[in-house]
Amino acid sequence: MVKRVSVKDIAREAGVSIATVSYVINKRTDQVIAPQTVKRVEEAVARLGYVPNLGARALASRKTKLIGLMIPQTEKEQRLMFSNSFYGEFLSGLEYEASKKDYSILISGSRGQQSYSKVAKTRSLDGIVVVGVDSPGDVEDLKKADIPVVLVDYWGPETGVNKVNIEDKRGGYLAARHFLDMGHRKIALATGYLKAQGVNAQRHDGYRQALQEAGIEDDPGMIFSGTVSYEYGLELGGIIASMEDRPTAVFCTADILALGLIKGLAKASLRVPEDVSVIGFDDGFLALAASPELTSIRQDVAKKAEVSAQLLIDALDDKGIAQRSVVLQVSLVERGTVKRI
Amino acid sequence: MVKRVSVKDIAREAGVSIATVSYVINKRTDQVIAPQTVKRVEEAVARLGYVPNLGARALASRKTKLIGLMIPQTEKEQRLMFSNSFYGEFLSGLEYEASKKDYSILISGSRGQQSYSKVAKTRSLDGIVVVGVDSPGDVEDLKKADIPVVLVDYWGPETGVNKVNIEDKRGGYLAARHFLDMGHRKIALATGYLKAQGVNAQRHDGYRQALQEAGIEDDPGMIFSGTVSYEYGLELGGIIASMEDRPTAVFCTADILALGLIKGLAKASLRVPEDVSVIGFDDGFLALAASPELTSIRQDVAKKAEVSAQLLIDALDDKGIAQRSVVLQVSLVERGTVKRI
DNA sequence: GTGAAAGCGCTAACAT
DNA sequence: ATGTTAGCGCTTTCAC
Repeated sequence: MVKRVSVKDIAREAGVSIATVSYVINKRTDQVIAPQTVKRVEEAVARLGYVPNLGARALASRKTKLIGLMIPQTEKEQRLMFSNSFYGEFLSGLEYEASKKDYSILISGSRGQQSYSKVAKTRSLDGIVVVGVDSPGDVEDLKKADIPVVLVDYWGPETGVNKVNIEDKRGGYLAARHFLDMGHRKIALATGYLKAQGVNAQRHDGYRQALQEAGIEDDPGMIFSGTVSYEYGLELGGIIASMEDRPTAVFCTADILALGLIKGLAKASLRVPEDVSVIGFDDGFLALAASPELTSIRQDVAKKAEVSAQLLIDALDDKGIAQRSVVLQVSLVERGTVKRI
Repeated sequence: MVKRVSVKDIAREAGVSIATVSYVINKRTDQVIAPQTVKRVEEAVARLGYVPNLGARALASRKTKLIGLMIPQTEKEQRLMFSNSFYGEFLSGLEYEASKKDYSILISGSRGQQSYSKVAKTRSLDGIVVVGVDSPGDVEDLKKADIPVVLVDYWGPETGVNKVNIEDKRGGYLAARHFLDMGHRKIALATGYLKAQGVNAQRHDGYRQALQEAGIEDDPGMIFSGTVSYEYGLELGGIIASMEDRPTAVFCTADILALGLIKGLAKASLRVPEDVSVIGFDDGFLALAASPELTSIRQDVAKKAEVSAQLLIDALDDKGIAQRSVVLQVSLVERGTVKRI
C-alpha cells in the first residue's frame, strides 16, 4: 500500500498541529479556529488529497459509522436469502437512507458460531438491523452487543429494542375477508414456516380470524407451510390440484409463492382464477408480472427500510438505546386472480 | 459502551504479555508458544469472552478483511439497483464465498463525490468488486485505490485489474441464431443502454453478427434501448404492438425486460409466442415464472459471484494486484416463447 | 486559538 | 519461548 496521507502530513503541510487539523476536518463548533487557519488546513487537505481513515477514527472516537444488516440464510447452503427480492429492495432502501448520514452498510448472516453480537463486536458496529429474527434466543444474543437494534418483521414481546413491522395480521384478515366476500368458503393458506413470533404466524392469525367470523371452522388440511420460494409454490400447485376436496381459493403469504403456485396449478391444467382464486402478499413487481396480474396485499418495502434506518440513526444520535415500535399499513390491491363464485 | 475486553485484559488474566496473547489469538506458526501457555491464554479468552476488534487490528496490520461491493444506482433516485434480482443473487454468492475466508462485505454505490477510490480509502477496503462499471473514468479512479479490483460485466481494455464476464456476445448470437433457425427474419432487440464497454453492447454485437450472417441488414428501427426494468419492457410491448411493420421476434437482454414486454404485448392483445416470439437473458427464476415459460440465455450468477470472490481473495493473499480474466459460459435454454414460422 | 500528549486495541520488530 | 516497545491514524482532554 502506498503511503497514506494522514493528519500528520496535513499538519506539516499547513504548519499547524494535528489537533488543529482534527478540529477543522470535523468542523467542530466547540472549538474556535481562526478562519485563515481553517483555510490553510483545507487547502492542504485538497492539495494532498487527504481522506480520513474511518478505522482509525473509530478507534479513537468509538464510532464506526457502520450499520450491520443481518439477513436470514437459506437452510441448505447458508447463503443469504437474496433470492427473495424483498431483501434486495430492503437493503437498497436502507443503504439509501443510511448513506445520507454517512453510514455504511455491512452485510452479514449468522453462520455457525458467528452470532449477531459477535459480528457486532468484532466489527464495532454502531447499530444493527435484523430482518426476520429467527428465535427469541437471537434477540437475547443481540442485546449483548449493547448497541441500538432494529428488529424488522419480528413480533416478539421483547423490550429494549426498536421494532418495525407491517400490519401482518390485518393483511391476512383482508385477504381471507376478500375471498369470503367473493363467495369462497374453502380457503387454503400457503405460507413459509409458522414461527411463533414471525410474520407468517400473524398473517395466519388474521386469516383464521376472518374465517372464524364467517363461521368456518379450522381445517388443518387447508394449511400448507414450507419455504418461501417459487419452488415450494410450484410443488403446492401440484398438491392442491390433486386434492379431492380442493380449495377454491389460496392465500399465499408471499407473491413469489403465489407465482409458483399458479404455475403449479397450470401444470395440472387448473386455471387462475377460473378454477382456483389466489391472493399474494407483498405486491412487488412480481404481482404485475404474473398473468393474470396478481391480487395481493400491498406492503411498502422502501418505507419499511426508511423507517428502520430512521429509528436506528435516531437512536445512534441520542447516544441511548431508544425503544420504539412502528407498524406500517397494508392494503388489498385487487387485480385479476380472484373470481366471484 | 460497556468496557471492552481487550488483549490487555487477557494478558493480565493469563499472566502473560500482550504480544503472547496476540500470537496465540492469531495462531501464528512462526512463533513458537508453549502448549500450556496457549492453553492459559485460550482459557482466559473464553472466560472473559474476548472478541478481537478488527478495526484496531486493521490499524496495526493494514488489513481490514473488508471487501467492498459496488452496485450501480438507479438514475432517478440514486438507490442501489437491487430491484433487479441479479444483484441480490450476486451479493448472496459473494458474501458466501468471502465469509469462508473471514471477509465481510461492505455495500456501497458511488454517489456524488463519493468515488469508488474514496470509499475504498476511507473504509480501508482490502479489495473491491464492481458490478457494471459505468465508464472508463471509473476504472481509472478505481486504480487510485491501489488495491485488488474485480470488474464484473465490463468489457473495457484496461489492464491491471481482474475481470469476470460471461459470453455476452455469444449469448446474443445464440438468441438471434435461434430465432433465425425458427424461421424469423424480423428480429428486434430490447436492451438496456448500449454503453460502449457494457454487456449490452456485446449482446447487441452477437445479435447483429447472427443477422448479418443470415444476410439481414441492420435496421435501427429494430433496436430498442432503455432501462433494464419491468416498466420499460411493458412500455416496449405497447410500442412494438402498434408498429406497422412489426417484428415477429424480440430478443430481450434481461428476463425482467422480457416479462414486461410479454405483459405489454398482452395488453395490446398480442400473444406470445403465437404473435410474437421472445427470448430473454439470465434465465433466473423469472424465466420459469413467466407464462409461457421463457426461452432464455442462461448465465450462472452464483458462479459469477464465486469466481469474483476467488479472484479477489487470491489477489489479496498474494499481496500483489494480480490480473486475471475469466469468461463464463452461457447457453440457450429452450422453453415456450419461441414459435417456428 | 492552538498545541502537546495520552490513548483507543492491536501487530510486529526487536530484545531477552 | 516470551516480553518490551513503537507505532497504525485519529480524537480528546488539558495546557498554554
